[in-house]
Amino acid sequence: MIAQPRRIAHLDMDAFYASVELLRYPQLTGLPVVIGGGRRQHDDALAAAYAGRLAEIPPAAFPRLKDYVGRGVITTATYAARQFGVGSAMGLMKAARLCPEAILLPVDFAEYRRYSRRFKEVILSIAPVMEDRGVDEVYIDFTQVPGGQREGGRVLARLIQKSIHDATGLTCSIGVAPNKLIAKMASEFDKPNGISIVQPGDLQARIWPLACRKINGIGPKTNDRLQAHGIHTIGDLAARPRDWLVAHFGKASGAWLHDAAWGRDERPVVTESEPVSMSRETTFERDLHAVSDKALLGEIFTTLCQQVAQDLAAKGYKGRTIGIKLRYADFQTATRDQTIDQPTRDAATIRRAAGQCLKRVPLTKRLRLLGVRVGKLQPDDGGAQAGEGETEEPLLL
DNA sequence: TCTGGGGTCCTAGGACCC
DNA sequence: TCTGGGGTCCTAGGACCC
Repeated sequence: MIAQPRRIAHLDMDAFYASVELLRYPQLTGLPVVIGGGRRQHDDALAAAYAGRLAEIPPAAFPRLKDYVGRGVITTATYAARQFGVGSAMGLMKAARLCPEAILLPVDFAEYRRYSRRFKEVILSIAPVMEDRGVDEVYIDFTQVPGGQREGGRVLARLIQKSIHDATGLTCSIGVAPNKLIAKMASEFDKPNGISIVQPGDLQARIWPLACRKINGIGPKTNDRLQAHGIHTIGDLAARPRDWLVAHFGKASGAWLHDAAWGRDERPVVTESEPVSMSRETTFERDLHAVSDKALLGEIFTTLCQQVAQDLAAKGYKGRTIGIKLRYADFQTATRDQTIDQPTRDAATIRRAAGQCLKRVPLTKRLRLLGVRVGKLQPDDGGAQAGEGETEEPLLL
């Protein structure tokens, strides 16, 4: 049997959250819509008034971005909204100035997760080697799939695209390439609803002209450092000797940058993985102070511990490292953690350890966020947890 | 007008052990 | 009295991603 060349696909759902919302509210198709922020009274009132007839809500009745007050960011914007310059991770208040009339819908993760499961089931029924990369993205190994090599993967990509659309009404974009790194870039070449095939020989013509930032793993910081050296495109990066990159970016990072620029990536498509940590965090509606808002902070803290405990129980894990995260009003972040002897998933035990962590961090500045994390996870056998059932400790805050 | 929430991985120093 | 290397675990921060 002849070894097949590796063919890896990256599939990215198009404007996923927004597209799922448009299935519920088809009357908003073509309008600027952004998804972000939490559910508010207005949203609930509207949904209640039109229960079971969501598609009949007149577009004019939807809340607008300009009416939003509070903290939050855009998670997704429809293509019509992107025309106004608004996009993912932008603050809602800033977006409101760019496109005040855009419709603002609250994030409904439960619904997106349902669609996520559905499109992934479709993929798995066609190509079984799939790596989950979040709600709206996967890598798929086409190499051994019957027909996976035809037209460089285009035939199989088309089949998957059509099958997902038939099952969900949603569109996606797919890139197929010799490895994950290039496939990830390729899936962006023809968005939305596109397919891009990249062959090994296409590196110079199709990859090198791209900005370094397009490489998955090069973020704003590394990009700035590269720019400072006059490296703007992936071609610029490829032109630097490996030794030079190692000298300026360190042994591991330098070598990785060089490999990435030359399109080298041997990472396998990983079908299963164990979680490393679970956490819950919340940004307050207003900045809180450890002294004057002590009671409120204590309540929030306890709730976060309970939520993490619930998450651990639901997924069947326990963990040994308990940590907190806080973000001050000036956006500075501090973390503290503590490793305990016995792994736990018990809310009171988590609360106690996290409370100890809180004592080790300065609490003079106002806070905007508090988080609780449990790490060093291991599968939970289901037995009783350390501390479980004991009476709750008095609030430490 | 500031900037969500849930993650992973890497680095680097110190403790501690052999 | 001076001086070794590993190796592993823990902790804090930071970069990055979806």
